[in-house]
Amino acid sequence: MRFMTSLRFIDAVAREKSIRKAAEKLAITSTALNRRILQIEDEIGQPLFERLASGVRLNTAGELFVQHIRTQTAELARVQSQIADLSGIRRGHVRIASGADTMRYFLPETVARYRGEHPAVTFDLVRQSGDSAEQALRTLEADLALIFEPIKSADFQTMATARQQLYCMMSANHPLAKKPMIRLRDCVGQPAILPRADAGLRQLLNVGLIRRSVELGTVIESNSQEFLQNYLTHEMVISFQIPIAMPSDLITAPAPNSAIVARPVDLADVPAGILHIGQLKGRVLPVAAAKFLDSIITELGARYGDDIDQ
Amino acid sequence: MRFMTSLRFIDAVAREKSIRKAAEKLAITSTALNRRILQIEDEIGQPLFERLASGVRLNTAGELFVQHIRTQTAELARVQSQIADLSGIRRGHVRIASGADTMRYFLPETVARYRGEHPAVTFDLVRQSGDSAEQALRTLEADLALIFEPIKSADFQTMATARQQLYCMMSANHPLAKKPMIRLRDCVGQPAILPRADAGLRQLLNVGLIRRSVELGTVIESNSQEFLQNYLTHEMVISFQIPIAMPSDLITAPAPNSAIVARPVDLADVPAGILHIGQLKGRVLPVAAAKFLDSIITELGARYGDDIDQ
DNA sequence: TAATTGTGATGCGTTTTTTGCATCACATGG
DNA sequence: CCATGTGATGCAAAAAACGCATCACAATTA
Repeated sequence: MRFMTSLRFIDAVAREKSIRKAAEKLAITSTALNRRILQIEDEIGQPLFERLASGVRLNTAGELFVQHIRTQTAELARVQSQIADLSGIRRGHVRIASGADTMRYFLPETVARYRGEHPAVTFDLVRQSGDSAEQALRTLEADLALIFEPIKSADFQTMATARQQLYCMMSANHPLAKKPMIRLRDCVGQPAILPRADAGLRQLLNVGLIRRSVELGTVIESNSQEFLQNYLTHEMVISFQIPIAMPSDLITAPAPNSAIVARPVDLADVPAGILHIGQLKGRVLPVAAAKFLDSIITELGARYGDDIDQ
Repeated sequence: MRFMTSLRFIDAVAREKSIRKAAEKLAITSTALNRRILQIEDEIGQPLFERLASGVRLNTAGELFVQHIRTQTAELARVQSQIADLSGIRRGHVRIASGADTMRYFLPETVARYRGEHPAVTFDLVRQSGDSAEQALRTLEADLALIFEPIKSADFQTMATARQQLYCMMSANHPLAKKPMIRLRDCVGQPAILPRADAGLRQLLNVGLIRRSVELGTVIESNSQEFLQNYLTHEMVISFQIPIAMPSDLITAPAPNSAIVARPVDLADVPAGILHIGQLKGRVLPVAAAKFLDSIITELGARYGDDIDQ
């Protein structure tokens, strides 16, 4: 969209806080970019940026204007998506911000199914913490966010939730693997590998540990889900996970000789956590994103049935 | 705003339903305008206009896009107004659609007072019927509308109302002028001059006339308020009016030798009509317009006190 | 304190885009 | 069947945007 160029440029400068850096990202010279900004400021009648020695920073007017740019950009995308939908084949682009939990199996499967029906829809999947996922909704960099506990912003509009019971993961020959249900007191002093403190799962677990006065022998912290899961086969340690981050059949139909097993943690010790699927409050999503949200809800319903709320 | 040019052009073509006509209004050649439209259509990926022998017409995609353009334009105006407000002096432009009733005394006085405080705010005052005033809100050609009965559109958001009792107007030496309060039966067969059927006042009066089975001797219909009022001094006829369309002191402090007098019509015969002040539902008004709305409400409160609702 | 580095602004020639004229192709109404 | 109006298009001129080189200024570094 040609007419959005200047606005896009201003947004980029606001994000980079530097004309030269933004120019590089936009693949133009800083001169050209600088001129566009001066021109817009001239048309507005007052500056949008403060000029510092280290770059630029939005002033109050700039904050207002950039907010306007972002909502208009999102609105334009929505209208384009709506127009494209008129021609029968759905087109569009869906941008999702999510924690790692859903990136392993759930989103790949759900996105693949959706793209099977609508190949002209493209996706951006950005893995980030809950806080920054909420932030991405707010700056309109993302259409949808999937966040596992907790929701902090009042701007987050929950469109669906799924209760997720905590599971204890371990090697199949770990002593605890014999129990069908894990109590936290079983885990006292057990060597454990855990996600880092910013993960919702960790916070959920901490509440239970404190309540039951249980301390784990935390040997490793990592924000890599792959590491946490694959390490279980190398050392006799326990880890924790929620169902949506496990292979679909690990709980329902575990392979008889699976190297790793999952055992539910008693809900009396750790209550089920909530996976929130939502968007920016008050926003009207593009067709493609709105329909993909439907797909997510359908998929969650098929998997977790009664544990879903809309 | 340079970056709005193409969008403004498309809006103009949509309104004129002709590229050449729109080009003339925009003071460019039809070729240049045609090219801009082709370019936007190319970027959108599909046409926005149907080409007819007699000009162009929006197709479905075009309707969607033009709606977007209009809301975007209004939003931009709002943001600009907000930014201008930062610098202390209020700037902006307020566009009002209203019937003739308020154009006589109320709006001139209210606008003048507001401009006395904020000289940098400019105004558009378009006199039009209630229906087209609502339409003007919908196409975002107007920020505020003042409509005296009835409101038809669900998109109209009433921000304030003022009850307006019907008054009978006549020459000071008219027989009915002796009565302090007029009953409709007093008017049977009286020669009367009335506003045309599309005016809210006329509809209000008609209801009372039918209810009381009274027929007036309607000698003149006109949509010119000036005519209706000035004619009273030339022939012994009655007319009807609401307070807001009269000089401020005609009721409260009539000049002893005034040529024209106003007498209230009994509320049992004709209930008070409602003057609605409102905007397009869901819209966020520019600062200047929002504050002027406050002025209107304040002014109505000062004049009609308890008859105001917000 | 002086040199260096990084920032946004600006003059000027070049490139790209936009515009206007002339004209075409087509549909409609007399 | 012609006259009139419509939007589309080739081409040259005008306007706008761009990139290079450079300036002025501030912060950091030696």
